[in-house]
Amino acid sequence: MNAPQIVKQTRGRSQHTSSGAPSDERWIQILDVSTELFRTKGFAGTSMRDISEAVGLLKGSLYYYIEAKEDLLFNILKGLHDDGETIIEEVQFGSDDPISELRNYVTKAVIFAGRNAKRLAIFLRDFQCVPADKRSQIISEREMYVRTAEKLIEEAQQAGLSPESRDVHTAAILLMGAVSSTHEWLQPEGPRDIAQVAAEVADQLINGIAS
Amino acid sequence: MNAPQIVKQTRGRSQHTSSGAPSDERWIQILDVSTELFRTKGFAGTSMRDISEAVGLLKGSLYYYIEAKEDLLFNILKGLHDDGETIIEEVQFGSDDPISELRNYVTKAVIFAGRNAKRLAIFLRDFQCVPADKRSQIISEREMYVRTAEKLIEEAQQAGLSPESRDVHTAAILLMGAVSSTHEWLQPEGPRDIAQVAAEVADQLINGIAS
DNA sequence: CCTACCGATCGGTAGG
DNA sequence: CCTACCGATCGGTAGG
Repeated sequence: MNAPQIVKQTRGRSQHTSSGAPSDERWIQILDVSTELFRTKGFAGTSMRDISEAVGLLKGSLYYYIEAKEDLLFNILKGLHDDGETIIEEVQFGSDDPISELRNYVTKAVIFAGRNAKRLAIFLRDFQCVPADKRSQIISEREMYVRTAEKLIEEAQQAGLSPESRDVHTAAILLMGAVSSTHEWLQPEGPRDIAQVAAEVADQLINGIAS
Repeated sequence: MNAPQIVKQTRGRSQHTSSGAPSDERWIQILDVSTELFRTKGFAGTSMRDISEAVGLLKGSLYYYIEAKEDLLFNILKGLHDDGETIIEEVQFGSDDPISELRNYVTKAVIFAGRNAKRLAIFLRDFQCVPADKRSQIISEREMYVRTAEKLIEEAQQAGLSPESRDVHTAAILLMGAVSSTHEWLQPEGPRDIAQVAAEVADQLINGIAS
């Protein structure tokens, strides 16, 4: 599978028996199957029947777990958002070596993109399918990531480690666009160690800024 | 609108009157409207009724121009492919300055991405919705672009202009991923000259490789 | 290009 | 979680 799916979301269902809610497994399975299908066929291109059959239920039974199809998408993307937030939180601003800080940040982001390739693809493709009133709970991650990069690039410029001629916003959005595009070809289970590939990627991208 | 739509595609309709086929305009309008809707709502999320109403026809009337919904997608993406092919054809291999050649290539590709942002977004999102037997006519562009970058990077390495430690394929796919991601924020009609922004983008990306 | 229509499938619900 | 069902909409067609 692809990426951890921590639960604890509202699903309008009450835990019934003792000793570990039994159908949490079902819920996780539903999310995993939905993730796989949304990635390959897109949100609009995936029917509730597609999902239910892959899970082994009847279509209507899915509504025991959700209220609407969009709930599946929301839960998948909320999980991605929550798992990714750590990366930004770990960034140290005001370091004396902002370039190293930026390199660490990019490296982590690339590894994250590789490990969460499916959910990231769904985010990039179908975020707009999340009902408008729920979108703010998945605050458009891209902007946060870009803003973080902007701050570090600014610090690098002020430290004389990056040419001030370069437009910070352009540099940052290009950088993060490159980072998120890696999900399309990174293979976390592939022959090459993902941490090593990520370091290589970060190196190339940071070189472009630091020179 | 966004990008030129040269026609001359099969559409199962015969020119009737003299002096310039009158409903070629309609056909172009249909493609333009489809491009706009496919970009914002996705191929699967756009209905034939959405398109027909935006054009000002009834749904069934669209089938005077096409045989299936997929024909619209195919024509849009075939047009993108044809328009983009020039960029690769203009690349000079075996130059004595492969880095400059790579910079020119990347600059052109970025400008193209900006000018064809809508169609590129559709390509990246819904290429897989093109019927399998027609996909080869839009030979997965990405691969051609990546291969072209690979060749130029190899030449740069052999000329001692890029460290040989760097994996060529990784460098090339990262580079082209960054290039194609620019369609999301480039504004060809915006305040800044797109050629200038493209040069800036190319500079940053090439710096990462040449260093 | 419209009229009038097709079967299939869509997301979703009531009631158990 | 199943049974049985809903109205709405889907892509597409015949015939003019």
